[in-house]
Amino acid sequence: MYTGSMSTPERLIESTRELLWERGYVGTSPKAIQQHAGAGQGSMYHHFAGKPDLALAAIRRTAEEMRATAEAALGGSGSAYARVEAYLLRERDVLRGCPVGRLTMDPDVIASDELRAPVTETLDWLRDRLAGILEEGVAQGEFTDALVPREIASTVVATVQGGYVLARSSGAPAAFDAAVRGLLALLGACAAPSGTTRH
Amino acid sequence: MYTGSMSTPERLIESTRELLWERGYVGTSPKAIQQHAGAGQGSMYHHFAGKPDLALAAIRRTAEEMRATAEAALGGSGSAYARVEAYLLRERDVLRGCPVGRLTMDPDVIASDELRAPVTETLDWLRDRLAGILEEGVAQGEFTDALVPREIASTVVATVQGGYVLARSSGAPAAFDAAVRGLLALLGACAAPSGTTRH
DNA sequence: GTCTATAAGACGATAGAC
DNA sequence: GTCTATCGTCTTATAGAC
Repeated sequence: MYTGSMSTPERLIESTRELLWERGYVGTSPKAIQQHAGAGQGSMYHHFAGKPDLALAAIRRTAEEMRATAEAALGGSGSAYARVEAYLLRERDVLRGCPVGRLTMDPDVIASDELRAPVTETLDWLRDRLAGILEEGVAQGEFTDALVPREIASTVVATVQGGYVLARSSGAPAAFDAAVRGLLALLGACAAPSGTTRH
Repeated sequence: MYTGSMSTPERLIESTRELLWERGYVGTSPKAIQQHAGAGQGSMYHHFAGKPDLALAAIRRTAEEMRATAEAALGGSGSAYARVEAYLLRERDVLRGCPVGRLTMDPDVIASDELRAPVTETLDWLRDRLAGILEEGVAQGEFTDALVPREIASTVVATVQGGYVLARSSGAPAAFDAAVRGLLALLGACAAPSGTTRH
């Protein structure tokens, strides 16, 4: 599957990332990884201690990538609403689900402190990042101060994660979009009463 | 594990339900089911055609149960907001996740039209049920008619499903509660401007 | 670094005795 | 209806040659 110029460890990590995304940890075997990476067994066990070790490298990279992608949308210069909107409406491979969030449904990942850590850190970071932005929005009078930024941030992250569930259940990205539109409508209605800010 | 008065098929189905909830379809083996049910292999294959057949029976029952539980909260007699609130705040085994929603992350379930059908039907039913309630709320002036009931309903279901993800990621139910409180705050702020309805 | 060989056990199912 | 035996394959490695 990978025949390019990547090194063997690199191909193994990238293959693991894809298989973890598609089939989860329990559903991904070392053999499948090796075949996807075009590497032999000896090769894999030379570079990595085993399945958990390789998975950890893959999960860490996926988590890092997700933070970077989110930051690209959240770090803009518009209003708080605009930045949250940019995050919610950014392009997504909706039917594949969230490569980080889906790991929370993997019993072996949740059971391992090491494997779970990157997942926890990433979702915590995302919620905190959103909370900070929403707090700015409240401070600048963009939203009513009846809003608790940290709670709304949790709602935003949850809606995205749950949107993936709805999309995969129905087999169509539209279900994700509907949930996001609903959330944006609710957020829009929370503009401070005296708000002069235009979304 | 089950030594009570249940029949063998019954014990097999209940065991499958629990294991499916905990480990998903891919992570649940016939052997594990048999041991949990206290039944031999021959016994299992006598009553069910195989793993998919048994899983289908288990998933159907779980889906049915989830609809009944949701209806118990949604079918109340209060305002639309109160009924949605009752649904959101109902007791949940948060850290175990949603026994129906989690199946959407199972590649083998999604790949099978038969196994996926109960999942799709249940989440669709839930969204439609919520949409109907929200529509009543809008019609009675409880919510501003800027709300699109079907979209808000999607947001509600997504927040719950995503709330499970956040809770399992952090290892604590509090993350679920935060997302729900955020959503209720947003919904509360959407009371129609002329609204006399008290939540 | 990569390969093949080997291993002990799990997986999903079938066969046939009781 | 339930049991044990067996099957071919996959899983997650380890060993050792090249």
